[in-house]
Amino acid sequence: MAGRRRQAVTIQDVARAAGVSRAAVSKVIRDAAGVSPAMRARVNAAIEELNYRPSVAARALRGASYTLGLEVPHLGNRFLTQIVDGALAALEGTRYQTIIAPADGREGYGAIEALADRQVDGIVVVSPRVDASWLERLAGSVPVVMLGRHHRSVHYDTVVGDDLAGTGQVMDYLLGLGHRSIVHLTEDFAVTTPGSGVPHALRLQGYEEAMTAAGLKDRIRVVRTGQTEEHARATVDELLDTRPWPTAVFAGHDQLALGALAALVERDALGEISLIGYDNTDLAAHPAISLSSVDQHGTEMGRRAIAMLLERIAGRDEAQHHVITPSLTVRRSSGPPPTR
Amino acid sequence: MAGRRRQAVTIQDVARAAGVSRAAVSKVIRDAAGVSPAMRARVNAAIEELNYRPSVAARALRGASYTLGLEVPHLGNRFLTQIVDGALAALEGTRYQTIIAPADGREGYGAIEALADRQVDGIVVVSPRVDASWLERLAGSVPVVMLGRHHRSVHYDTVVGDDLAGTGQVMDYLLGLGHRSIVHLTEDFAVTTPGSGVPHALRLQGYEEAMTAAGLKDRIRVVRTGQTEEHARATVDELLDTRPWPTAVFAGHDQLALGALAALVERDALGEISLIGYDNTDLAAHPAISLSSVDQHGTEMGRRAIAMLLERIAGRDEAQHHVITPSLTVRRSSGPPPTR
DNA sequence: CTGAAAGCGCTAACAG
DNA sequence: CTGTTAGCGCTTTCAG
Repeated sequence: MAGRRRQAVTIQDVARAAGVSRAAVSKVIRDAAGVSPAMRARVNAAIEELNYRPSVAARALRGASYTLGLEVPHLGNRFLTQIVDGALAALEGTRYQTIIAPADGREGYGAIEALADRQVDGIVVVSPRVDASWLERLAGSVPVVMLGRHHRSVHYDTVVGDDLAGTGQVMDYLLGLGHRSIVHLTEDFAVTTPGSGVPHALRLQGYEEAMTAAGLKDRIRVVRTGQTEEHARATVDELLDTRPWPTAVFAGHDQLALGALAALVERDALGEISLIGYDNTDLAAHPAISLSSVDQHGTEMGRRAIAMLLERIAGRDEAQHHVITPSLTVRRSSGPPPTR
Repeated sequence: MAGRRRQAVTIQDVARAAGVSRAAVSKVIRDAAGVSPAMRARVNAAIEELNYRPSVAARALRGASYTLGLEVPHLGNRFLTQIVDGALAALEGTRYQTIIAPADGREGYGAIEALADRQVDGIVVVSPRVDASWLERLAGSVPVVMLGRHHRSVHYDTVVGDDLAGTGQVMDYLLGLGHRSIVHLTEDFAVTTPGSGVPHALRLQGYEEAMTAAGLKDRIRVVRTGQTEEHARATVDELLDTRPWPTAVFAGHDQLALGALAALVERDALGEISLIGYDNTDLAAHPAISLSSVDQHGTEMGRRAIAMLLERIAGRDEAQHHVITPSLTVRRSSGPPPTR
C-alpha cells in the first residue's frame, strides 16, 4: 500500500547505457580503484544522462549508509540550534549526511531506535534522559557519541561542558558582587540526581558547593520546576509571593531563565533580582532580554561530536571524552544586589 | 571502512529460533493475514527473546520504509518548531517515523535529495527557495507536500497560510489606528518576486494593495534586508538614522521583527513606532518582547501536511491544496501612532 | 582492467 | 495455514 512509483533508474540501467557491467558502475560511483579513465568517463556520462542516484537502502544493506543520525529532544530547545549548526558544519565536504530524529515522548529511545533501524553509520545522542547501560548496549552495535553526559562509558564517546566550572563562574561572579541570597532554579529530580552525570545534577552540585564554601550553607535554596518556560514562569511567580526575595536567581538553563525573566518583568522585580541562565542561547543577547548566561559553546560541541563519530567510523576503538570549558557572558539581567 | 559491527539478529535467526519459516515471521511482524495464533505467539516470543528489530533498509528495498522526511531550512527558525510539533503529533499512533533533514546551503535541494535517496515514503518540503518545476519532477516519484507555497501543482499537495488575509488584518489594524507611515520590512527579491507564490511575495503584495486602497500609494515604503535577526537589526537601525520616522513597521516574519525590535529598543523608539511581526513564534508572547504578530497556526500546518502525505501514500492521486486562515495577535509592541 | 556471481535482510507471490 | 522461491539495488570477491 505504500511506496510504489519508484521510477527508479538503477545501477543496471546505467550499466546498460554505458555498455559495461554493474560492477564497473559501482566502482565508479564509489571511486574505487581499477577503472580505466575511458570507462569512468563513459559511466559518468551515463549517470549524468540518466540522472541516476544510488539507493541508500540497497547500499546500507551491504555496507555503509553514509548517514549520521542526530537524536534530539524537543526542537523548541534553542541550545540545539547551536549543536546542529556545529554538526552540519563538521559534515561539510564529507560524503555523510545527517538526519535528525526528534525524541518522541519524554525520552529518546524511540527516536534512537528509529535511527539504528535505519542503519545509520553513527548516532549522536543529545537527550539527557536515556539510560546509560541501555546506551552502552546500543554502542556495541553502532558508534555512538553522547552529548552532555559526564558519565564515562567505555563503549561510547562523550562531549560535555565543564558544568562545575561554568557554575563556579556564575557563583564567583554573584558572590563577588555581594549576593548572599541566591536561589538555584532547576528541573525535577529525574534530571538532577547526584551521580547521574546529567549536567543539571552537576550544576546543582556546584551551586551547593559554592554556597557552602562561602559559608552560606543554610541559605541554599533549590527550587524545582518543569522543563518549559511556562513552568518556570509560574514557579518563580509563586516564589515572589513571599518575602524576603532572593537577590539572585541562577537558572539551570536559558529556557528556565526566560520563564523566570517573564515573572520578574511582570512583577517589575528585575531591578532587585539578578538573573543568570545557562546555554547563552541566541535570545539571551537580544537587547529586550539581555540575559547573563553561561556559554557552553554548543557549536563546538556539535562539531566535536561529529568529528569523534567520524573517527569511530574510521576505526578508532577506545572511548574518548571531550570536555569543553564554558564561559560566562554578563549582560544587563545581573548586577550587584540592591543596597538598602 | 564503515558500518561493521552489525551484531544483526535477522529475520532468519528469529525463524530458526521459533522453528518456522522466514515468511511466517515476516507475516507476523507485518500483521499480515494467514498466521495461526499459536505460531504468532511462538514468533513473538522469539522476537522478544532475541530482541529482533527489522532492518528498515532491507524493507525499503522491497516495499515501504515507513519513514516520512521533513526537509526544513535553518533550525534557528522558530516557526519550524510549530510545524514539527504538529507533524509529530499527527504521526502518533501510526507506524511511520519522521526524520528531519536540515537544508544544507541556501536551498534545500541537497537535503531533499538525501531524503529521496533514503527511500522515504513521502516528503514534506518547507524551504521556500526550491524551484517549482524541480519539485514537480520529484513529486513524480515520491509523494510530496509543500508547505507555504501558493503555487498550485498538479503533482504535489500544498498547505499554505492565507497571506493576503493575514496581511490584510495587519494593515486594517494599523490603518484603523491611524497609522499612515507604514514601512514593510522584508527579505531580498529572491523570495519576494511577484508571482513566485512565496508567502513573502504575497505579504508584500498585500501591503502594497492595502496602502494603495487607503490612498497612501506614495507612502509605500519597502525595506529589504537579509534573513537573519542581525541583518534586520542593522537595517532598521540605519532606517532610523533619517527623520521623519515611520510610525509603524510591519515585518515579514518574527525573526525580522525581533531584529527590528532590537534596533527600536536601543534607540528607545518603541514608544513612537509600532511593530508587527508574522508567525507568532513562542517568543512574541514573552513579556519582555510582547510582539504583535500574525499567527499562522504552524502546528495545524504541520499536522495537515502529514495527514495529506499519509493520504497520498494510501493512494490518493489528485493534488489537494489546503489554505489556513491566520489571525493577528495584538500585544504591546503596537498601538496608535504618537499624537503630535 | 573488466565482468560474472553470490549474497545483504526482507517481502510477496505461489504451492503445498 | 505454512513454507519455498524469487528477487529489490547494490557491493564484493573472484575469475578471466
